[in-house]
Amino acid sequence: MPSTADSGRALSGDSRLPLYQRLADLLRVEIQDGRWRPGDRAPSENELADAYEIAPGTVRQAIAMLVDEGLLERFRGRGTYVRRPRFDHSLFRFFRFRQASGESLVPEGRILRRGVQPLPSHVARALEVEEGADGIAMSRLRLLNEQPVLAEEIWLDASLFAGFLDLPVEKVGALLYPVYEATCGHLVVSADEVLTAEAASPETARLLRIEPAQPVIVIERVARGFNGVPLEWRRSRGRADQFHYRTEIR
Amino acid sequence: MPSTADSGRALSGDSRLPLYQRLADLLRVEIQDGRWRPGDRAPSENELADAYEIAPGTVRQAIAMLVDEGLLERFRGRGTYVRRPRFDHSLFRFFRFRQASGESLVPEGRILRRGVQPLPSHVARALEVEEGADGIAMSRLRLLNEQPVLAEEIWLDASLFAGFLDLPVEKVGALLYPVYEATCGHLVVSADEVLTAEAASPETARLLRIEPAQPVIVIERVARGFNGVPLEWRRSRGRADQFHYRTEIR
DNA sequence: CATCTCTGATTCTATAGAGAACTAATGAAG
DNA sequence: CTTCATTAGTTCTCTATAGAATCAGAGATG
Repeated sequence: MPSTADSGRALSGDSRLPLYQRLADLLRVEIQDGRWRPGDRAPSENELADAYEIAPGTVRQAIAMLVDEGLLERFRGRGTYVRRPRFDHSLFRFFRFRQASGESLVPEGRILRRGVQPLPSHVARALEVEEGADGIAMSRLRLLNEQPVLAEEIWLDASLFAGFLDLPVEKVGALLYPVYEATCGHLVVSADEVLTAEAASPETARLLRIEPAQPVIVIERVARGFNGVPLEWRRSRGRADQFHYRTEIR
Repeated sequence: MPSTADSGRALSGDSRLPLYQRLADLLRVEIQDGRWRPGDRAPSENELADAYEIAPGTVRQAIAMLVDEGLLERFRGRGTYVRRPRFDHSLFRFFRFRQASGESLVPEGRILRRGVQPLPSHVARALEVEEGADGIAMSRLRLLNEQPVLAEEIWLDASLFAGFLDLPVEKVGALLYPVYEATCGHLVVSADEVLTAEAASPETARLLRIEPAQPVIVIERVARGFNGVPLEWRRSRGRADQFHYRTEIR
């Protein structure tokens, strides 16, 4: 749990910046460096106001910034908490598989292959490790009602995820990130994704049970932990005819 | 220009809601019904505070809501203005055509065909007019350095856009929405888009100068005016290998 | 055991006001 | 004509305070 801040500590940082900015910067570092962990309760507005000797309204403004950055969550009457990101909804915000609509199902995950190999150079770059370092490679199929919906290629830095190899693949459930946390203590807190499309390779077509050269959606993701450290590189491919992404402009 | 609000008018609406909510609702209606038009300057914070007899801080909170809804824009020292949406950047946030990177060019638009026909039923539904009504159909090619990058199919409600037919197609420039405003007074203020991918039809392949059955990205857009009235339906197709969409999660 | 009531903690709403920072326009000085 | 200083108007920052609304838990009541 985050400790109450020192009493009377002056806010550091560039004094040309407004107070609420400097406070937000300070709290953001607490979260991103993992001293305040997801689920933890933050000090109350009044505690922070007293600790840093600023008005409660100014504290509120700082916290508001972090709330709409998605780092904190406020509950009236209960307190302010460090937000725990939920990734099972992120990717599947995009993919709406044409099943009985409405329900947001999490597809089953089936690991087809897992082993240690040198990281391909583009993955090494994304994970910010030196070329040729060992990685854990996985091939994973995700299914909904026995129908394959996504074919995934996943790479981990072997030096960070040693414990993960001890877990038999049959024990791994539908979601990987909770497993990473349980076996290796690495918590995924953010991710970058890039979406493209391509024609299915024979291999991909076989896995997804479609004709080769049919269009597939490709999503490349780098999942990151505290401080933005890259933890996992992943490329997911799904049938384009089951994909649509809706957006609203201004 | 928006007139200064009546002096001393009490805020209507559900009195269980907070004041700043009710003020925001009221101002939002002004904008969405077109009484405050894009580019107009809104009354100053103090004017609003005086007019509705609430504290300036409360007015600020209401305006803040509308600002991050994208309806208003604040300029310190200058005032608060109704935001004018910029669509030339929206679609091309997605497509990063592999030209000399960096610059955000607006592709040239070339209208290949324009005529009056009954609206297809799915378009009529999207535009919220009765089946069988007349529409203006356009086929349009967008090019960058003489290379075709997007093939567009565009439909308008003929009863709303009569004046648009008088303008010769050669006079229409790279952007359509300013032309709509100039010829018919319809201002596009928001849009919904749905992104999918498919295999190129022979027709699309010919226009984009790619092989048939190569993957293409498809973006369907409904552009709307004040009050959410649908104005234009558009389907744009571009080569998938020149497309990527980047997003960040939490 | 279940239900209600109270209490303390917390966020939320709203007010009032002072000064800082910035902008655009005006007028003076060169 | 150009440049600089002034001024009025505007948003932004920050303080201080009071009460409302909500929540979790403790305790009383049935």
